[in-house]
Amino acid sequence: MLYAVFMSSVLPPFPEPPEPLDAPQLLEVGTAGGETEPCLRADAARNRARLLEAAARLIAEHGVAGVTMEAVAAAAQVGKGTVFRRFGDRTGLLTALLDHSGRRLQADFMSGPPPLGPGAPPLMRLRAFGVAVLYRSAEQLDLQLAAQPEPNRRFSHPAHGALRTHVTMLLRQIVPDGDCELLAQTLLASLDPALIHHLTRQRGMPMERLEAGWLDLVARVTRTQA
Amino acid sequence: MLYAVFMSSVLPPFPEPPEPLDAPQLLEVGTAGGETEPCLRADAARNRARLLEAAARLIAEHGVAGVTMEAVAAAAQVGKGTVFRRFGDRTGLLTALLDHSGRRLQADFMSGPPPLGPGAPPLMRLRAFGVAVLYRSAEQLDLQLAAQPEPNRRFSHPAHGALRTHVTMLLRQIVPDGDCELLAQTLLASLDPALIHHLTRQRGMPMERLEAGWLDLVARVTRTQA
DNA sequence: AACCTAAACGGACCTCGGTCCGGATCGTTC
DNA sequence: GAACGATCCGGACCGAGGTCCGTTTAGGTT
Repeated sequence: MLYAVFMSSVLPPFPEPPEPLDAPQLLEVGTAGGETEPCLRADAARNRARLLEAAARLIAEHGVAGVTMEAVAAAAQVGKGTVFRRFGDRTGLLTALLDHSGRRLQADFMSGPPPLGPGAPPLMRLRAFGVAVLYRSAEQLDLQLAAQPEPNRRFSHPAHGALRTHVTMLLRQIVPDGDCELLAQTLLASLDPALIHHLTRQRGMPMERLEAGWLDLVARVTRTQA
Repeated sequence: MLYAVFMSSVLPPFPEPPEPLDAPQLLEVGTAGGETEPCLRADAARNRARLLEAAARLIAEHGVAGVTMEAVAAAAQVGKGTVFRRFGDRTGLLTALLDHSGRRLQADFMSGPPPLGPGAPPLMRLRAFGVAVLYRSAEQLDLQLAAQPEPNRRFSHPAHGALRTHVTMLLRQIVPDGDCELLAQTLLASLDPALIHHLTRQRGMPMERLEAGWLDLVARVTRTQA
């Protein structure tokens, strides 16, 4: 499959893990002139796009394992240092590839239509949220797995933070008493791509079972009925 | 701290991840002569012990990060190839260091005294189990984190399998209806060392809160009272 | 005791992620 | 349009994990 991601890639993605280098990107984007959106130098932006495109192509051709930093650099006709300057490390690059769907998911549950977005009762939103995450992860499993940073940073990643905040917020509306932060972490842990991978590919559970499992789990945790 | 681990290390540990090489270890141990316990050649066993000892020393001196395969080999006055032959990879070595406490925990909940071991009601055992795992992980957090294999193998590891089986078994007694396998995975996920690390060290939650969180989670999942 | 084979050993070698810094570029300023 | 400084680029370089294969040795056999 082709991760049609790099199209939106001229604009910087997520906060994107602590830009590794000394604070670059200080110019303003010209079109509107008002936003404080950090912007890259023209050549940098061009290279960024080319790198993402190259990475996506490599994935399509050789799988995630084929995405070597040097290979990506070569495919984009760019120096290796440039890749690291732009994305920090391999995880950063892979994460940038996931950025598109990540942002869409985030937009969906923050301001999209019910049952995912606001408007539906919290419990329903929570149910829908898990299912959405589940299927999104299932689609891009390999990439999700490969993009997983070393254990330390896994949870501090901004994307994870957004999900956590959202789930916590929903939980607070459903079970005002109770340690919602902790419960949120637990719920999210049960949607961990690595776990999904294990359950589906190694233990052969069908997605329907995982989905049912999520609904059941939510019911139990919120002490509502299944 | 010193991981007093390598004392029992002349005997092979856990099933230990798929011994990487072509099936070695075919001799029988001399004392009893009856068991099918795989046994290493004398020199191999000696080197194994020396490697574990060296690794433990390195950890004590320079932290987990100081445990380089080459450093361990050098400290044990052994070739690098030997380290890999014996432990497969870095993860294998680190896992072997955890083996001692892992086995003890396993023995505790499989045949130890209540409330962890058999004899206590399942619900109580489950509660105790989580608390035990929690504190064990907290003690050896660094090592646990470093020993975490790439996402794929995390759940297929035999040690994890043992825990999973146990929790599943307890759950079946408590909530006979319900997808106990899935619930078990979820419960275990909430005890993941990486998560504990994040909650305690990065978000500053005290262990008491995690402990309370576990008890609450168990109560909710089993639909019993807190 | 000599012999023989499976197993273990060692360290050169490869790959890949990540760092560094001299030199090229962009975009601004005057 | 020329000068200038911040930013970026490139690729040599490093360290660590992991592989390979020729050599050595344990330990059973005759």
